[in-house]
Amino acid sequence: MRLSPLQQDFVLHFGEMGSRWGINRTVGQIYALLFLSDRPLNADDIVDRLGFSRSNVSMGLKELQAWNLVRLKHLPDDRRDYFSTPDDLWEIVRTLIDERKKREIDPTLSKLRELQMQEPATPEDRHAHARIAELSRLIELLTGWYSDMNRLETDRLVQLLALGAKIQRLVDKTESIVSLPRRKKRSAESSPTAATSPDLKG
Amino acid sequence: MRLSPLQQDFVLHFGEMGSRWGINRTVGQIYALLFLSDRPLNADDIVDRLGFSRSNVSMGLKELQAWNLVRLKHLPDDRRDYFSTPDDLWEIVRTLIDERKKREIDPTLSKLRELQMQEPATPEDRHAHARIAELSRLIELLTGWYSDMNRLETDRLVQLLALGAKIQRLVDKTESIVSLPRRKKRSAESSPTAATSPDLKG
DNA sequence: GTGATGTTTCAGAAATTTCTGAAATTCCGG
DNA sequence: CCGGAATTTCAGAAATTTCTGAAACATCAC
Repeated sequence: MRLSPLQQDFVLHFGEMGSRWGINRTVGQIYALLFLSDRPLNADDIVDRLGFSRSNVSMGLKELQAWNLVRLKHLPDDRRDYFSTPDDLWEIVRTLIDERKKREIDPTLSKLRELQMQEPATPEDRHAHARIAELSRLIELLTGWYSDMNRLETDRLVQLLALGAKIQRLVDKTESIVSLPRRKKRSAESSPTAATSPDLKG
Repeated sequence: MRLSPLQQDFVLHFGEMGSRWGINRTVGQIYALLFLSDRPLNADDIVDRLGFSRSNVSMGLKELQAWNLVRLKHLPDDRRDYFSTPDDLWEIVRTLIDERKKREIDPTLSKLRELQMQEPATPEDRHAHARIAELSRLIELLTGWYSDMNRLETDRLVQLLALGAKIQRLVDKTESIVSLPRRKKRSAESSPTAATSPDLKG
């Protein structure tokens, strides 16, 4: 690996973390390299710098493309494929979350919906059925909120994030003015998504 | 596997998804079983229902405990360990996010901070250094927001989630009334993503 | 067409992770 | 102490994933 200590350290870390992030070491390192690079790199550049086999790099790039995490570019008078990561980090965060949601949440949500079609037979099943329904509702609330947030422009998003919990005060204040109905503490039984509004659906 | 079709389907799905969630199939299935169960189960119950080896179940339970995802219980006149998942799904979501953050984000954040100590030598390194700093700031914003949200009571949290993007309107309104200082971006301080970049081609 | 250049596929090798059975350990009541 | 029930550990087997080199494929300039 022929990289500056800074880059090498970063690249190796991303490799290590790769497995926790659901990608493999190679892919993590390739991504890290592209992320730091100040210009697009082609497959052979990557082979040179990381020392993987050509085919492994090819596979890795393919996987990164499947994740929408890299951009394919072409330079004039050069027909090799060059790759880069978006300059805008927020774009990266958005794709990352989108793709993870797609792979890790959506399949489960549809499975849960499917399972709710089954009528529970035994008392044990009745409990399981209720549990599944509750989980399903919860995930719907979360993904609905996410898709809502995802529609905001980045500036607005940053604004909200920076507010943090202070946002709560705004809600309270507005509540006291407009007097929105405020639910009582007894929330254990009532479904956590009782207040879902129509446009929240995914 | 001796389970009702409903439970079996759910358990198998969680097993499949396990790998995407960074746990293995066994662990996923054990968790799913406990999640659906209307009473705590001991290791042998799990062996009976899922057909894994005793030691595998033991390992799986240990991992689930490391993730804080199961509760250890004891029944009177029985010294076996019984396990269950919290009744409150929000508690589950919170631990899930906490633990994933701990494993997937925190180590990277400290690595990034560490790397920022290094002074960049080459021009290439200068770019890498800037990129790392930017990433670091972004993650700090996100984790800061998260820890803020995490402090809210569940009721409040649900309230905010249900509001979704409508929250933005509140912010705008309050801004226009109270005239909160809306920052102009002139220093590097203003926003971690202030570095607006030229549009990227497809 | 041909040759030069670049990319992808794929079967098997290498590495890693998961799973098991047997042995070791812990815990408890006498 | 002992006996026995419950749990954990651990070395190796089994399964899965990752990685490689060689061959196949694609595209372009001539």
